[in-house]
Amino acid sequence: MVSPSQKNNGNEASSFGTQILLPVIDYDLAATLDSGQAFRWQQKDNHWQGVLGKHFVRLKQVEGGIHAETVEKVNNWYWLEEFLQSKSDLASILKTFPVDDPMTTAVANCHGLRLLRQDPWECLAAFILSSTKQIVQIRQIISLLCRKYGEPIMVPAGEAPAFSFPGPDKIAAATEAELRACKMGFRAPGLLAAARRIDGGEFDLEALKRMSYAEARLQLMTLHGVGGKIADCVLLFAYGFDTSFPLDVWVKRALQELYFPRRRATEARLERFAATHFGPHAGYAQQYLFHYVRTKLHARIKTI
DNA sequence: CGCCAGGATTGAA
DNA sequence: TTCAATCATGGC
Repeated sequence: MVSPSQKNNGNEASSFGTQILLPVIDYDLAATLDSGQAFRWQQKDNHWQGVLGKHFVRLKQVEGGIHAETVEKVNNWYWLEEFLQSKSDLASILKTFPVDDPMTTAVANCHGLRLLRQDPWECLAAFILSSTKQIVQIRQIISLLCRKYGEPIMVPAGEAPAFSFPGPDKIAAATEAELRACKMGFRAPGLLAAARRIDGGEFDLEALKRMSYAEARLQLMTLHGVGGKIADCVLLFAYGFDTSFPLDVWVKRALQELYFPRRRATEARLERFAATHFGPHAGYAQQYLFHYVRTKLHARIKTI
């Protein structure tokens, strides 16, 4: 047993404390953790590491499943299974996709891509910060934010210090200028206002779980800095509203190129198509299309 | 409607 | 080597 006070610079343990093998079938861990859903995972050698709640977590894809290690002792791994959605039945989800060439190609391109189930506040904050930023910058902002406002957590020997994601109370107590120092620019007032509404009990993230997709989306969009796209990301990645179909520039290009190659589709047309064509797990379909354009069509499609 | 507000990275000039 | 474009929200 390693206590946090054992070393004066904080939080370095001599080794991992507990481990588990989560059995999974058809799960591409790398593609999933690096697919623009979550911004705090990094690849190191042959594994991935990140922070979930107060845990430093190391994950490795192995035969038959995902091997997980934490520094601090874990008895119940539900939180990790929930985050990874390791018990979701991907095959039955894939069966609901429309049978057309673009979907077939996108699925074939990345067998085992999954949707994660993230903490609502962390996901909301991350996507408020994502607005008009690219993934590298989002990661940088979040890293600065966690270092400044998060709690230090135990890491294995030799690892850089790691921090929990700061709760709404921590952000609510900050000033806009302090937040701007984390390089988030004009997103600072939006994040601050969201944190204060949530911390003050005026905005209830839990209540969204009991709403319909449409209601929850409208509710999220009352937050400054949350438009339709960001609301859809949060509803899909944190709440599991599988019909949510975030329409970002890449997915719009994918739909235009793959489904309307001969004629220019209007914004409204693309939105209507996205909402009607992809079935009950449209969000999964979106993730496969997104991954496909990012990895395969990138160079060709961007001139459209 | 068009522009602007951070800014790391990419790719064109 | 410069330098414009990327990203998507809200205010003007």
